[in-house]
Amino acid sequence: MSHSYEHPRPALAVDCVVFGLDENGLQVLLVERGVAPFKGRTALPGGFVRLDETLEEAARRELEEETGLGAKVFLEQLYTFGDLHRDPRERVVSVAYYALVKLSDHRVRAATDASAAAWFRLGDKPQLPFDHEQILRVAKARLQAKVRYQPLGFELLPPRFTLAQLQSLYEAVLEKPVDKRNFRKKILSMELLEETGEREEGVSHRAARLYRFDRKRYVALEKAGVNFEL
Amino acid sequence: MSHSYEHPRPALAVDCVVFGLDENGLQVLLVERGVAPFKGRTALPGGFVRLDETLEEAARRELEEETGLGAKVFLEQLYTFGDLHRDPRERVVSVAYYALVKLSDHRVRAATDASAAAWFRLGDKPQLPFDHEQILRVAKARLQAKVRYQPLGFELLPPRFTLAQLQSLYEAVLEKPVDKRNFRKKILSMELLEETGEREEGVSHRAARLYRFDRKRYVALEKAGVNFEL
DNA sequence: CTCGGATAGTGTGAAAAGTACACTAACCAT
DNA sequence: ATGGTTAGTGTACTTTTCACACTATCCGAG
Repeated sequence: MSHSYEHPRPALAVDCVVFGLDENGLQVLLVERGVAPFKGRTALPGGFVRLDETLEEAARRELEEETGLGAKVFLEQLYTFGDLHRDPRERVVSVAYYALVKLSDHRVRAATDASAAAWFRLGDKPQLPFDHEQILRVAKARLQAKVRYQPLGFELLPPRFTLAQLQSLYEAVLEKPVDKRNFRKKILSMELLEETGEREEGVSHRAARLYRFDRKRYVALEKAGVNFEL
Repeated sequence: MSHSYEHPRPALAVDCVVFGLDENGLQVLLVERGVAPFKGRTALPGGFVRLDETLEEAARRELEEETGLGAKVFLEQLYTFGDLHRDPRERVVSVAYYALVKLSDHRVRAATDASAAAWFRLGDKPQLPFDHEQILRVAKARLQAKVRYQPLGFELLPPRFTLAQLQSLYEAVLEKPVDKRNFRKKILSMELLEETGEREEGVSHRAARLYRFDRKRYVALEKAGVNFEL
C-alpha cells in the first residue's frame, strides 16, 4: 500500500530515553535494533508515529513493544531533533521523550525479554547510532536540571523508600555528594513525604523508616505556586 | 508533482511565537493567514518544513517570509504539538519555536508589511485558530520561567538601554513589580552589563546611564557554571 | 550476652542572600 | 528660581544556606 502527498514529507519518529536507578547509579534502557539501518546495533527504543496516535501515545506504544514497559511510566517530551542527515537513509525527524522508571520493577523483564532490551550504566554503554548520543546528552542535562526544582526523583524509586535511598538518588543524578542532615531537613520541610510507620527489613543494622511520596499534596502545593528547589 | 511513501506520514510544520516589548508591555507578533484552513484569520506565523532544511531553518524562513524578521533573532525550540485534530483537515504535527526581538527595530516593518503582520498585546488579541492559544500559553510560561535564570531579557531591548528599561522589562514579563534598589544591586553584581559611558538623551529629567549587555562575558561565566537567577 | 560493625537519626552557629524601605541628585521646562 | 520627574544610592532585618560530629539502634559473631 502506498500513500501520496502533493509535497514531500519527512518521516516522523519518536525516540525514548528511559532512565532507571539501582545501586550502581543511573542507568539507561537500550534495545538491539531489529531493522535497518543499524540493524543489530544497540540504540534508543523508538519508531515511527502512526496517523491515529498522538506523539506521546506513539512513545508509549514503542516502549511497550520494545521494552515491555507499561503505560503508567513517567514520560515527558524532551526535544525534537531534525538535522538533515541524522538518519542516513532518508529525512527523519524525531520527537524525543524521556522516561523515569523504578528499575526494581523492570529489571527482570528487560533482562529476559525477547526484544533484547537491557540496562546500561551511562558510563559503560556502546556507542549509539543516529544522533542518539546527542539525544542522550540532552536527556541527561534535562534530568539534572529538572530534578532540582521538581520532585521527579520519586519516579525512580519503589513506592516506599528510605531517606538514604532518596539521597543517593539525588547524588547519582546530580553526580555530587549531598550533606545528609541538610538534605533531610530540606526534603522533609517540603512536606511531600509521608511516613508509612513501617521500617526497613532484613538489614543487619538499625532499620530506617520507610516513606511514601504524597502525590496529592504535591499537586496541591504546586498549584499554590510553592517552590521545590533542592 | 506527487510524492509516495509506503506508510502514511503526518505533515510536519513549524509555528513561531514572536515576543516583543514596548511601553505597553509584552506583545506578540501575529499574521493574517493567506491560505486555508482559517484563511483570513489571525494566527501564529508558521508553515510546512521542507526536506532540505532543518527545523530551525524552517522556522527562520517562515519568519522572514511572513513577518520580514531577519535571520539573527533569538530563536529557540519550545515544544512539539501533535494532537490528532489540531488541524481540522489532516494530521499535522507542529514544532513550535519562540523568538525574542527588539520591538523598536521591527515596529515599522511589521506595520507596513504586505504580509499583514502586526503586534498584539497579550491581553488584547483575537482568538487564535488551531491550537495556537495553547502554544502561546506554553510559550509565555516558558519565557517567564526562563527569564529568571537566563539573561534572555536583553534580546528584547535595544543594544543600549537604561537600568529602568531593563527593570520594566522584567516587570512586564514576570507581571509583578520589582524593587528598584535590589534589582540594580542584583543585576550589576552579575557583571554582565557594561557601562557605555553615554547617557539618555532628550528626556526632561535627569538622564540615565546607558548600559550594554556583555555577551562574551556571559558566555564565559555560563561555561564556568555561574548562576544567573534573578 | 556483649561487643563490634554498620547505618539511622538529630542540632547549632556562622555566612550569605534576600527583602523592605526613603532620601538626595540631576536635568528640563515653565 | 522653582516644580516636576526620574536617576541613583545604603542599611538593618530576616531568611536561607552551609559546614560539621555525635548518639541510637539493630544484627551477627564470638
